[in-house]
Amino acid sequence: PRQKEHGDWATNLALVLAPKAGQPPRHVAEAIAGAFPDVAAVDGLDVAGPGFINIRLKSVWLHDVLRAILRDGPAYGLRRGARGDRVQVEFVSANPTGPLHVGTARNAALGDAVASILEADGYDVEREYYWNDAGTQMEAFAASVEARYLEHFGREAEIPEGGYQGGYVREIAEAIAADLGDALADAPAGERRAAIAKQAYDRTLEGIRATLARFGIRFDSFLSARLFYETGAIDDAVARLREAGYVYEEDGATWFRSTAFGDDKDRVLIRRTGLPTYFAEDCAYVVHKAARGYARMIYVWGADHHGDVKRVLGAAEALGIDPARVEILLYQFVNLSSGGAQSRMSKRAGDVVTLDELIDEVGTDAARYTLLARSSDSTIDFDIEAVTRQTMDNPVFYVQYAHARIASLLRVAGERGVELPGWEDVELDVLTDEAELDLLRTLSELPEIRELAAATLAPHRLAHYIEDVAAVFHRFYTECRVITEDAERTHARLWLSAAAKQVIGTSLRILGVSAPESMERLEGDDDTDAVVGGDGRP
RNA sequence: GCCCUCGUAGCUCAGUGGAUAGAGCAACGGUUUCCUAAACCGUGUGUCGGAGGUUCGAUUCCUCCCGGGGGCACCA
Repeated sequence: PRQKEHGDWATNLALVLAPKAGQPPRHVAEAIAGAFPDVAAVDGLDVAGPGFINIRLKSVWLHDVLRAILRDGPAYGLRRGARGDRVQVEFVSANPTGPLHVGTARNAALGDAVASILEADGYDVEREYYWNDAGTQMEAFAASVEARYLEHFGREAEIPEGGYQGGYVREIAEAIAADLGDALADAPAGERRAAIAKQAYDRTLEGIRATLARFGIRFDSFLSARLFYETGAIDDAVARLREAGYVYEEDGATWFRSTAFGDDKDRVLIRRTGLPTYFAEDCAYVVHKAARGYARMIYVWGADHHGDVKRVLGAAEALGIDPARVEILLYQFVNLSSGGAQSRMSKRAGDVVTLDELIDEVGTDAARYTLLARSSDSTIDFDIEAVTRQTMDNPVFYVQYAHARIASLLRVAGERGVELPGWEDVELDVLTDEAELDLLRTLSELPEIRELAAATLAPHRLAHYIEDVAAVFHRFYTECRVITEDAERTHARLWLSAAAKQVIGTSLRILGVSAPESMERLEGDDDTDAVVGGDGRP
């Protein structure tokens, strides 16, 4: 027999007796006793099908689970202390050439949730944003803003080939014009470009930081790519690769032999022009990360970067860094449409749906939850209008409502003067209804879910799990009246509810979604103006 | 052409070497003297894209094919 994958808190064990399926129940029971000598107490046992047996463990196990949740609170299910390793999660890292858009929203939500899950798993996590502010894209951006600035003052100017056409470029230019006037319009070209580049850069950074704050994301560090140029780190990295024997010169450029690591072709490190490529920055960056001593270095990349994986892992190995320390989490794109019309997500092309606009439409909670509720391997394909229209159908509200409902329940108990003994002293044997046991069983799955989510860097596991918890709680709430004349039962059910609140609340916070203490009732049938209480977000 | 990823209910998506493959939305019906009805209960549909293979057992692993998305720069 094999035990289905379950942790110590397992309450339903499914046994598979494959080779000899037709054994009589008595024989099966003996087999179980032999296989699980530690499991002395078995509430029920039935033969579910050929070779399959369900065992229900004594509810006393479930009571231990409840007590563990109440004792450990948010930490329940964590491997505290077992893993003190430092982990860096590098995410967002969008070029400061415009506002964050919906594609980077997925990166932001995913990276932050993964970081939180690992924190919850006992790691020492640092969140980093890499500003790629040294490349040709920045120059093109500056040139574009400059052109709009000149246009504003009636000068002849055109956005260069490959420049940025988005409306926000004009907004930035207008803002610069409003603050500085036309002083730069007649300045020498080089001076003007430098001044405008700095202005445009600073304003974009400020905007991105503001958007991230609105989205509930805080980074521990922002690292500028300029650092690598100023310290010679890129040259050092190339030199180390050369020493290792993976560098050669061809066609006037300097190449990394990434084919030695399974890449399709070798990659240029230093261009014919003498300028390093972005990949060379990557090499310097991975050295920088490794030198800071992270046990795990996690990159969060969009699917368009999947082709870069082998070269970066190869470079790490060539640089003497164990590639097992480097993990690259890829996520598929978010395809946006609005009323059926596709929206493009290229900053250069313009026509962008920004993260700020998304937050305006659906709010941070719904946006983050929606972006996290699906596997990162799966393309998210939604119509903005539909998401807005279905806001009240979003599972995030279902889960938040369960949390608010429990909070309300506990408040009412307090108002009615219910005197609650400590959870250690509560008589839990009164929890015997199927709805109560269901809730206990579901709550007991938390450690397993967290472990799985952490091991696979998959926040959506947690999202689906708390939908289950919410559903089971709602059923329990409907079927079992909590506050009654029966003091013993009231106490047990209140503590059970408190545990459910703990599990939901902690999980929501890991996902970066607020866990409201109250949600206002909906007025009438209008589904467009609902108000979420607690954090007061519309 | 090569590489990555997805294809599961009308729609949006979970699941994954084991049991009768699940949830939300959408449809229809029911539930509130009572702790928040944003809730609960009931009614159902699946060639798990297709074909082979491995296995006692495949939706899950392998191969091929078809279809969607993304890559294959001296861009980032």
